[in-house]
Amino acid sequence: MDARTRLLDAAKQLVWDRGVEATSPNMVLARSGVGQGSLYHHFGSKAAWAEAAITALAADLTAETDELFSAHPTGVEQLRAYLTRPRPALDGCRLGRLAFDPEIRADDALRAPISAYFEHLRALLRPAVHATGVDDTDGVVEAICAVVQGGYVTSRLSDDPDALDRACRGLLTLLGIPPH
Amino acid sequence: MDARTRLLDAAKQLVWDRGVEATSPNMVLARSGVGQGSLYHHFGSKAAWAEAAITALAADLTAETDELFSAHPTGVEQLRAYLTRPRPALDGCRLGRLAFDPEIRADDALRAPISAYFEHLRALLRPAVHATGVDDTDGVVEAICAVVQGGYVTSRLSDDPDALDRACRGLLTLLGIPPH
DNA sequence: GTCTATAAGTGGATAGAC
DNA sequence: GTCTATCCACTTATAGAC
Repeated sequence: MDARTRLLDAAKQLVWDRGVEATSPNMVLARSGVGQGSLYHHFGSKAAWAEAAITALAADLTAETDELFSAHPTGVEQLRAYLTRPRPALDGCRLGRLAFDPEIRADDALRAPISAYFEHLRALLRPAVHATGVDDTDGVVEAICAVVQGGYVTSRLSDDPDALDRACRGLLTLLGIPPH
Repeated sequence: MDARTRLLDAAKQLVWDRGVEATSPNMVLARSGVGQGSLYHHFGSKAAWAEAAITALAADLTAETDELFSAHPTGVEQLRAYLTRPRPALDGCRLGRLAFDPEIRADDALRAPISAYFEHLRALLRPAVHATGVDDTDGVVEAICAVVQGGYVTSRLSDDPDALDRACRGLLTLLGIPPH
C-alpha cells in the first residue's frame, strides 16, 4: 500500500476516534508508519489531510446509507431498516461526532462534506416519512436524524451501548412501525 | 469578584464553547484576567478546573430542568414544556457537547457529573412519559433525550438554528401532544 | 517520493519573589 | 493569594539530503 493511502487511512481512523482538533500530525505519522516529509509532500497542511479524511468518511457513510435505502422497497421498511441498523454506539457517528470540534467550526471546507451528508439523508428520509401519512413530515424527518445522533451522545455519556438502540426503538414505537 | 470565581466562570464559558481538550490554561487566564500562579494556587491541574467547571455547568442545568418540570403539573404539560423550551441550538448543550471530547473519555471524574445529569433527566421524564399511556416507556424516554441532543448536533452541522426546533416539534407530533 | 533534522510557537506545569 | 519568570514536551511546519 502506498504512503498516501496509508496516511489517509490513518487520518480517517484518528479523526473518527479523536476528532480533528485532538489529532496531531505525529499521531498520523505513528499510525501510518511513514516519515514526516511524506505527510507534507502528499498533504500541504493539517487542514488538507483533515479535509481528505472527512471527505472519505462522508463518502463511505453515504454509500452505506444509499445501499440500505435501496435494499428496501417501501417507506416503512426503509425507516425500520434505518432505525434498527447495527451501529457502533460507543464509538460515535463518524460524521456527527465532529459537530463540536473547534477546528470544524473554524473551517467551512471541513464542515461542507458533513453538511452535505445530512442533507442527502434528509432527502432519503422525506419520501419514506411522507408515505407513512404522518403529520409534519419535515419535523419527523429531523427527529429521525436527531434520535440517531443523540442516541450516540447519550450512549457515550452514559457508557451504555444500549441507549442508542433503546432510543431508536422508542421512536419506531411512536411511528407505529412494529419490529420486524 | 475574587480570583477563584473569575477563573471558574472563565473555565465554564470556555468548556461550553470549546470543550476540555481544546481549552488551554492560557485561555482561562486570558479570559479571567488573573495571573498564572493564581490558577495553580486554586486548582492544582487542568483536570481540577475542568472538573469544577463541568460540575458547575451540570448543577446549573439540573436546577433549570428541575424548575421547568416543577412548574408544570401534568406529564403532558411537562413533556410539551421540555420539548418547546428555547435552546441555544448553535452553541450546543453545555453537557452533551462534551460527549466526544477525548479528555472526557480519559477521565471518569469528568464524565460523572454529566452522566448523573442524564440519569436525573430520565427519572424526571419517565413518569411523564408513563402517564401518556404510550408503549415502551423506557424507549420513548431515551428518544426524548436523544432528539434534543441530536437536534443540537444537526443544527450545528447544518448551521441551521431551526433544525433543533423542527426535531422537537416532530417528536411532539409523534407523541400526539398538540402545541400549546 | 521518502527520509531526518530542525525551527518557532504553544501546552501544561513549577519556582520563587512580593 | 497573586504575580512574573521559566521549564520541558509537543504541535505544526520547513529545510534539505538521498
